[in-house]
Amino acid sequence: MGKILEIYRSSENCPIRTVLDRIGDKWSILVILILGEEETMRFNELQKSMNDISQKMLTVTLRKLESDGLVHRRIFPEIPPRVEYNLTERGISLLPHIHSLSDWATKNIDGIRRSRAKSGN
Amino acid sequence: MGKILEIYRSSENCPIRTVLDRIGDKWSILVILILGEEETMRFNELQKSMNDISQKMLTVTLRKLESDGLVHRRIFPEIPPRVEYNLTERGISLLPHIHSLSDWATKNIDGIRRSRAKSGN
DNA sequence: CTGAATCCTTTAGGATACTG
DNA sequence: CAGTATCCTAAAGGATTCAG
Repeated sequence: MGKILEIYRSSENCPIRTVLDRIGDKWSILVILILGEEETMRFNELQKSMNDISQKMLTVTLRKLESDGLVHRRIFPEIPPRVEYNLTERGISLLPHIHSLSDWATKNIDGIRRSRAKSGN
Repeated sequence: MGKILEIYRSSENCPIRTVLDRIGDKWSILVILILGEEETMRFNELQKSMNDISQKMLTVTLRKLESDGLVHRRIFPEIPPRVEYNLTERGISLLPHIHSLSDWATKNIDGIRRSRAKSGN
């Protein structure tokens, strides 16, 4: 077995597992993609731009992305409050990889759906 | 808002969400990476090559990957039974995208860990 | 050896109400 | 407007037992 797999096997040391544990949730990728297109968005704009995310989950998702240093949160001391979100450099550097995955998904989604249907899924 | 985002917003039509709903679980990526290195493996070999996966979850994971047409399952009619798994062409075509994501994770894991620590995570 | 079936715990996520 | 706090449900995943 290669050295690479020695790393993958340990959930605590494995970079991709450490990262995907966060990004593999229901909303993170979507938030990153949206911020990648729109540059800067307010909390409310983000929520409206996603069909069905709850306010709680948007908050949780943004906090996690922020703590990973992928998203930056800027608070304007105004009333009513105003908070703007944008990708950090690290977040931007992740973007092309998500896009390439997204392209693969778009290309293969029909085949995948056919496979699932055939198997009763 | 761009057309791309119109697609992302709908969880049912969005390819990347449809795909990541499956692949974003705890074990799928790891199985794909391992099969990408080892070509063909038996059920037991796969389980041993992962530190802590339960037998049930390995079965579930492999069934989902199979139903997505990413993994092929070959049964040898022997006693005791023998089942070999390998990536399909579709699975192989996904591999480089996961690797590029994995490379990004490896490069950024230290910074991410520092960010998390700083934020109390 | 490769599972399937069952039960149980943990976690993710949603709904609602409230606040500066 | 941008959250927090609380409660609740659903889904993921683990442990155990059994079977061909």
